Amino acid sequence: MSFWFNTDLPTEELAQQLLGCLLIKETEEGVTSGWIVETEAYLGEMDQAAHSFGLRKTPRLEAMYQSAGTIYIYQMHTHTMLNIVAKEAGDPQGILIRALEPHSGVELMEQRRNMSGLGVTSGPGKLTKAMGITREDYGTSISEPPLYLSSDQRRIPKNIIASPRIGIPNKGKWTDEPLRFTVGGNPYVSRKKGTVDLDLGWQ
DNA sequence: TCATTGATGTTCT
DNA sequence: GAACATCAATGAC
Repeated sequence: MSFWFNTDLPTEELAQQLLGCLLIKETEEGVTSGWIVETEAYLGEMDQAAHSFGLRKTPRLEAMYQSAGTIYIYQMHTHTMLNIVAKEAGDPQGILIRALEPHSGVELMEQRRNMSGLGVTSGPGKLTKAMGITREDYGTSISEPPLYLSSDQRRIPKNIIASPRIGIPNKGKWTDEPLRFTVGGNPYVSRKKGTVDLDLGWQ
């Protein structure tokens, strides 16, 4: 099976390659999918902002120590976050999926979010609710249903914008490190600033 | 067992 | 732009 990730690449490069991949979630209610337009890299052992900083290992972090492509789910403030493990087993680096451009199942996503428009998937907690992603998906593989990536329908970003990560103050240089990657000009990016391109930033 | 703390989102000003 | 809702994981005891 051909797949997107290559554990020889640095996590921050994998995070950029994820932009434009189609994420698909199958549920009993229906299938939803969307293109990834925003990611953040978490560099594990050396990254003070990562849960796995210093190779800390707790039951919650179990999936981070699995092999690349394992799904790590984290919940806070009643919100669920979706991460994908980026390196081989024992090297707890991961990529946070922060925003999607909806593709199919849009009505179902709007129904789950009880709203329509750009706000449906423009944030890490929002997209998981829109797609019905829960801790049930914890530890499963990103290459197998019900939650998986498609490389068939992938889009290529025209520009990739790097910027500091969101919501991690007081972490020294890691607060300012440009490990957040977005599709330039795409309106579904969270905390968007700047203009929106007519082609939404895709090639 | 209990207190603290967020990789956030919504709402109000 | 700032407050707060709201809860599970974590770590101290």
